[in-house]
Amino acid sequence: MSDGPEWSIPEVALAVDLAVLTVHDGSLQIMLVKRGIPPYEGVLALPGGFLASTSEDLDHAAARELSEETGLEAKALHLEQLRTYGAPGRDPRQRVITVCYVAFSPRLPTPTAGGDARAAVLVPVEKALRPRTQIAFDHKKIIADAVERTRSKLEYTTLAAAFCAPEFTMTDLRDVYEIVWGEELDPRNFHRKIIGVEGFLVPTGERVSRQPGRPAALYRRGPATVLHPAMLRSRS
Amino acid sequence: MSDGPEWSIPEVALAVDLAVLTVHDGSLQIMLVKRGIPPYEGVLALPGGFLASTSEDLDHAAARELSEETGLEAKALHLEQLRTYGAPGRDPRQRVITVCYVAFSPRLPTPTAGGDARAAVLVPVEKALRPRTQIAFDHKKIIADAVERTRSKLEYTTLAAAFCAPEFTMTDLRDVYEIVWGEELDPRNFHRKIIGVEGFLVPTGERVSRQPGRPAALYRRGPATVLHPAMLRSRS
DNA sequence: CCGATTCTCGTCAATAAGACGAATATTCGC
DNA sequence: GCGAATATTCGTCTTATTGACGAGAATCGG
Repeated sequence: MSDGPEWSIPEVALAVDLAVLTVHDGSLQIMLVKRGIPPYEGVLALPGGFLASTSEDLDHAAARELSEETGLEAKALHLEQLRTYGAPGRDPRQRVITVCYVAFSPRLPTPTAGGDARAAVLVPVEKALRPRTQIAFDHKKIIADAVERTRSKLEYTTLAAAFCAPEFTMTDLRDVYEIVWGEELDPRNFHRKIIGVEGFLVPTGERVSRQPGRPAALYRRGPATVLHPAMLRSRS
Repeated sequence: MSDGPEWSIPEVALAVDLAVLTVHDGSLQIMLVKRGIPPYEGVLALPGGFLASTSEDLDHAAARELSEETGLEAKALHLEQLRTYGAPGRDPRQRVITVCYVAFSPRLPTPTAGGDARAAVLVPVEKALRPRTQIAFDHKKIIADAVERTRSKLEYTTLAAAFCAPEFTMTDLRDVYEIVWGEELDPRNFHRKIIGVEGFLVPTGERVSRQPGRPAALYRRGPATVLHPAMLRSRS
């Protein structure tokens, strides 16, 4: 941090945007809101907003926007910073720098809660990223970055469990991998691999049978956060 | 990005800071500058500074500060965003949000170039991170994050070559891994592994002998950017 | 020329991944 | 109920990758 004379420091508007991802209906989906005012009125955008005051903490602003715009609670969700986007002209009104966060959620409850949440919708990322789909500002690029971060984190962390309900089966977990990666995994090898990672899953001792077929054991998230060794996507 | 009324948007000062890392004298070192004015006058800090104008691009500001404060050229160096730090109170003067970048450099030429570069020094990160060492603002935390990012990127990218001169030997490359990870690697297994990664190294056909012992083949960086499969640190 | 040094190639065992057979335990259709 | 279908879980075999290390090749210093 250098020593520019303070009277000349340019100030900019600072926003936080949220990429809230969930696995639903067989696809990775992202929460978007339909904008109510120009610019991009009526166009889908990431939920987010400006700092509430000059003294608001970034993480706090992200948690606040999450709750205001989607009705979700940040405590339950694990927000992490993605990166900061600040190209001049990305907002036609004025210079806006936006610090983006990603969050990973199990089945999102239908967003009914207060604030702007009325306009929140879940959109499959595959659809959001299509060239024909209109997304406000540079948010399509942000979505792409968030998705790539997610795919990559599945490889070397236990993030996948964050997409599952508190208790889940091995197949629930495998579904997350298959859907996020868009790649089929052998159920038997997957089972062996995951069981072998100490601290990833804690068996509850119970079983459920939700489909025809042998009932599956239920697990909870364990304390592990990294996968060792990593579970790599097939290189192609 | 939401739709707050524009007359109420708080504006903040935006800075970019740089974590320029290099491998030198058997340790991972970071470029720091001694601050010339309060706060933290005389204390070591990351090079960086405020946006030059409301319309300056973030990446441009990082490249400009790099050249101004250290005399290095951004073109040659590969700057990448680390993350953004914005806790209220991190700068005692006013609210400052800083977007941090990391850069990786082969042997840094002694910083003699213009601007504030006179005060630039290389400090081993091990020393910079010691509890007793005074570092301005929250820059010690930023340094720690930059180091961890670097260690981690060695695992699954070809980043290590960025710390080497344009032509380097297998041992030069192994030294980078050993120094950054603080861990010894078997030269024979390392050689086999690296040679097996297609596109990592391109042999020049030449050899050098800089020590007693069999002369080593010289390589240049190849087109590969990811390591497949990854080279994992020993879990411990 | 000789020993020390370092780079490179090669071997062998241990570990992990990929492909798949098969037993188990349920639901579904009849 | 009863067999067919389906999903979970355990186990086996083959192949690739890692870790540990032996040994030859090619230099330097004396």
